[in-house]
Amino acid sequence: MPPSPSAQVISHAGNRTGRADAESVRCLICTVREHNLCSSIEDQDVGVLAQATRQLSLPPGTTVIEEGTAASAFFNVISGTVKLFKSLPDGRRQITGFADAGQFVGLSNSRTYSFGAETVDTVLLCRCTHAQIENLLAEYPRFARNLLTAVTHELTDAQEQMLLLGRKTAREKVASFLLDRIKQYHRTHPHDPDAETTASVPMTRVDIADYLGLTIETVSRTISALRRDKIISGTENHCIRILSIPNLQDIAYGLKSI
Amino acid sequence: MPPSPSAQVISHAGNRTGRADAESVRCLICTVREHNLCSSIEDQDVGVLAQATRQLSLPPGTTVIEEGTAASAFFNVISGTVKLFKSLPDGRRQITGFADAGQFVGLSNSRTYSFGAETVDTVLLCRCTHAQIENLLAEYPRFARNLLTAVTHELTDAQEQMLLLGRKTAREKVASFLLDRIKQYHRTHPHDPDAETTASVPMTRVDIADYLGLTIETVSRTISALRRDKIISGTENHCIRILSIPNLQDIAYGLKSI
DNA sequence: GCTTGAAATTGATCTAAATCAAGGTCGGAA
DNA sequence: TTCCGACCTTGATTTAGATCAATTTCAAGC
Repeated sequence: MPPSPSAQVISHAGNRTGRADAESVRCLICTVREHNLCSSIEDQDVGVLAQATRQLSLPPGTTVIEEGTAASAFFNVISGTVKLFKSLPDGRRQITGFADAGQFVGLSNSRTYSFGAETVDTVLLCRCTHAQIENLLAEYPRFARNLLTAVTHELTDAQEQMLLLGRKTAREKVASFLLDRIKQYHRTHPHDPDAETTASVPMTRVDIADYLGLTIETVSRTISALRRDKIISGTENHCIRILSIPNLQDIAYGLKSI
Repeated sequence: MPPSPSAQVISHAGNRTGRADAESVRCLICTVREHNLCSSIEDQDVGVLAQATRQLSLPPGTTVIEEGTAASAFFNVISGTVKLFKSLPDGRRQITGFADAGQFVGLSNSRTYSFGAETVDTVLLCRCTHAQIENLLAEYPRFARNLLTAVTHELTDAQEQMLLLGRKTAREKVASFLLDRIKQYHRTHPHDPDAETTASVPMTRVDIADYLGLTIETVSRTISALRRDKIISGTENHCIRILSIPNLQDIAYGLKSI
């Protein structure tokens, strides 16, 4: 028997007459609500969400979070891709992940963000303050439970990426990256008949290199080699077609040396 | 106003006469309770914890979790060190972290563990089934909140390790590792006057190499070089003395080329 | 259609770390 | 005490990927 949402939050949603209802629609028609944390909150309480969040549209290359600044907000990605990264004083950079539609960005333990975040393409975000997240956590046990599941999933992905960074060859790294991008395309375009063989790669070679722990030259050469080997084709429009997924999988897990 | 613990769980604790009290003492006198997730549960409810967990002592090199097997348990490390790792089909291995006293092991989203875990030295563990964790999560909002904080912290560490694996040189990797081990020693030996300059390294060179994405030869050579440069001394007893923490920090963050 | 600058590709060369190859050290068992 | 095996260290050589250095492609603006 979970506690019912506090009167405080509900009345807060009702305070601004008219506003709450108009805003609620935004959440009710949200294209990613079913696939992200917001699904923890029932339709009837969606006004709370709409009140707690603000939508913003950002052009490519916009800083969402500056590394080391005060941690105050949390973001849900509605559409587009955001890159998360950490840097060394001399400018070397490691991209720790890409957040696509339905994923979140900005959870932090310490008072400052230990990472940066920047848009890759045009991105629609839902912004929420940490204080509001704390309210949702306290009032909706399902929200807390789903956030825990989501963070645990991120941790699992991070462990897989550590295996990639520490132990895979350049060819294995690129193959693994393409498989991830196919999975992502499939998630965001479930009805596309080509979803099985399409990888969306909106990021530049610099970003891919910083994600895989390589240089842009090595990424470029490796993609060229995969094309030469007839495992992939066409890189136009930031879209790569996969000719043989089994081959790509074998390469990604070190089962094939060619 | 958090919900009070359910009668079900409390009565369960009281069911086995005598047992609950004797077991409760184990949790009340636990050396790490104040520093781990169990601190989420008040003294008066500690019987629930004692009933939910079983202690076990394991010799060095024991498998705690086998990669790919059914995920059913969760462990708190009471003393000693556990290594977590992922492997490739051909045997290449990446250690994704070391869990020392006060840390936990075994959270999983999927039905199987996506990683393995093995003791480094003699380890005392507290075992708890996932079902029991779910009970604690549902009944104690503070437990859920603290677990979220702990997993978020793990994620932050994982991101730092990705920066290390993808972008640091061998010398920077080893320096970063030693700094982490100093921090760990300080946490577990707060009253040792030498805690500031001592790093406990119970793991072998193979484990260090698999953690840093290097080979054992490179780890060995790099540690020798740091000793030659008078930045560290003495490797006897799996214990390394740091002669200059500022130098080590400069190396770890790429501020010093020597 | 042209200009321009950023992004990507390709080639030549270099180097940090891997690999190959001995020895050395140390703690426990006989 | 010495024997053994696991672990560690050090040296010589190789190599995957980095670095350096040109082109080439491509999309945006005129």
